[in-house]
Amino acid sequence: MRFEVLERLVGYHLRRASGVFNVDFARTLGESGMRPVLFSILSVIEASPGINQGSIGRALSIQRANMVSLINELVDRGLIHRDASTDDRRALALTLTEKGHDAYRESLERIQVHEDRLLIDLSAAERATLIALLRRIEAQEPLELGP
Amino acid sequence: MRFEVLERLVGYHLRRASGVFNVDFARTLGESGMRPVLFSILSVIEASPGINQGSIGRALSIQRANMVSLINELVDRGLIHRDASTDDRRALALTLTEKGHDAYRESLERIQVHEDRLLIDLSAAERATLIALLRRIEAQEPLELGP
DNA sequence: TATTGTTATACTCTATAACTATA
DNA sequence: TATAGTTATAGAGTATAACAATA
Repeated sequence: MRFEVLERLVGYHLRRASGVFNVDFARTLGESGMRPVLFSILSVIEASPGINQGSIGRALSIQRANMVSLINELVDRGLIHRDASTDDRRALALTLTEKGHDAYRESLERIQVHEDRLLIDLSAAERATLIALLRRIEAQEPLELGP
Repeated sequence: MRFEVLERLVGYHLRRASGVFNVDFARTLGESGMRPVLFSILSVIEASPGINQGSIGRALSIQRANMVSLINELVDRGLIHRDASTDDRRALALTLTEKGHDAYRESLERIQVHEDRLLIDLSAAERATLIALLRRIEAQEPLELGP
C-alpha cells in the first residue's frame, strides 16, 4: 500500500524516520533513564562547562520554561551541579558531576550502537549527505506569527 | 557555538529538522486545526476509501488505541464518515465527506507552500535524495524488547 | 527595558493494559 | 485464538503567559 501524496512530503518522512529513531533510542537506552533531550543537554554542558540554562535552551531550541524541569531532573539524578554564577547573579552555572561524566560517556557508547543499527544500510558518505541536508533544513527560519 | 558530538548524530539532526517542520506546519496550518497526523490519516482515506482504522494505523505506525480519538476528531469536524463495514461487522469503513475532500485539498496546497519554504535551499535532486535516505531509515526494524 | 530562572497550565503524541464484539 | 475497535491511563515533548530578581 503506497500513498503517493504523503510519500512526496519531506515533513512526513522526517516524522516517520524520527519516530523510528525515538523508538529504538528508548529501547536501547530507556532502562538507564536517558532520553534524547537529556543527552543533548549533557552534551552541551560537557562541551561548555559553566554554561547557563538559557544558553543551552537557545543552542538546542528548548524554551526557558521547559528547561527548568529538565535541569531539575539532571540535578536530582546527580548528573550535573547547579551553582551560582560568579558574574551574573541571575544565572546558574551548570557543570557535569563525576557521575554525569560517566553517564554521558556510557550513553554516547550506546547511542553509537543505536545509530549504527539504524544506519546499517547507509554508507559513511550517505550519512554525511543526510546530515548536511538536515542541517540546511534546521537553518531555516519558521514562518513568523503575526502580532 | 558548535557541539561536535551532537553534530555527528543523525538522530539529533532528525529531531531538530523535524522540530522545524512541526513549528512551521503549525504556523502555516494551525489556524485551520489541521495537524500532521490528521492530514496523514485524511490522505490515506482519500487514497483508499472504505479503509478501516486498523489498516490506517498499520500504514502510518499509529497504534489502535491512539487511532480512536484521532478518528473521533475527524468525524466530529465533519471531515470523514464512519460507516459499518459490509463484510466485517467488527470493522468501520471510513470515507471522506465533501468537507473532508475540501479540507484535504486546501491543506495539501498549504503544505506544499510550507514544504517549499523550508526546502528553498534544496534542489529537486537533493529533496529526492533526502526522501530516499529517510525511507531507508523508516524501513529499519527497531530493537525488539525482551519478553 | 531586557534577561534569567521560575511557576502554572494546556495540548499533543505516544505507550501499555485490559475490555467487547466479532472472525 | 486472533482481530477491530474501545476505554483508561500515564509519560513525555512542547507551547504560552505571567512573575520576581537582577542586569
